[in-house]
Amino acid sequence: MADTKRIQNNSVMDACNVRVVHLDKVSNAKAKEIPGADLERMASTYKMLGDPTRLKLLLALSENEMCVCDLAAFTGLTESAMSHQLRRLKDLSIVKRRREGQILYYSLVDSHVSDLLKIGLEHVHD
Amino acid sequence: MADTKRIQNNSVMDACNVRVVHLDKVSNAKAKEIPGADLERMASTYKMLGDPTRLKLLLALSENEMCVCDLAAFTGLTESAMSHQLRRLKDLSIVKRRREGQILYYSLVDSHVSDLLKIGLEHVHD
DNA sequence: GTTATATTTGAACATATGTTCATATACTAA
DNA sequence: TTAGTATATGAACATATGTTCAAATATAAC
Repeated sequence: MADTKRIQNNSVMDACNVRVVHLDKVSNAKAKEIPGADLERMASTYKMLGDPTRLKLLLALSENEMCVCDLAAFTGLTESAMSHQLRRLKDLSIVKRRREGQILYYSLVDSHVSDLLKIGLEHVHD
Repeated sequence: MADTKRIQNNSVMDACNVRVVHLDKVSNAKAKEIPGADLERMASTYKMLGDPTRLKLLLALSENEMCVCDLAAFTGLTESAMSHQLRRLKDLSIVKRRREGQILYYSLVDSHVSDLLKIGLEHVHD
């Protein structure tokens, strides 16, 4: 605990002027801290579920694979806007696609997102 | 299926110019559709997990209740910024607080968010 | 009362986000 | 090849978001 200065009661002020009341709790949190890259990855997945329109399309995909124009019709988005969203989801490996002629069918890559959706649905009416 | 016009193969163009390739899939999705308000509520919860800093603070709270200034120290946010975030989380009933003297201790309201975090952590290294 | 600590609040600001529009590409059928 | 359908892409735009800063409030100690 070098470079710390007690200021009152339990409060401590460290070398870079960060106020800390419970050094034990902060240290404990730091010890269990997740690597920054993992944190970013996790956050970006949650973020994809954090938009009502995208949530709606993902809920639909958790039931059935669907093509761009059906997803657009279902959500009320333009096909262009839907395509943009699907690209982001594909870039994050949340969604995959298969081609059948002119039509691209999108579906969820794995159970990750459906698991998250399931928990969300269980708690909607809390 | 009134007000629809076949244009080629299976494609259909309805009265308000929405292109639909698989009416069955769209209808099925519509049938299982979630009320708009529920969708918004679900999305706003996920959205709270969708920011790296907020995710970090929520992961910390899932281990231990913590006060504003400790959370600020842990995440690297200013105490003001942390307070703003905690207010949003409180407004969404994700977080609650108890006072002990001058200090406010924040903690998760229920298992909803910890369940979501657990699933997220299980899939980080996919 | 005054002073110090812990937290909150509102306005301002820069950046991120979701959508639109116009255009490009990919595939199919004639 | 030409025309039609399905999807993708990039730039532009308005709105949302997260942070900062200055100032306010709440509790405690003196």
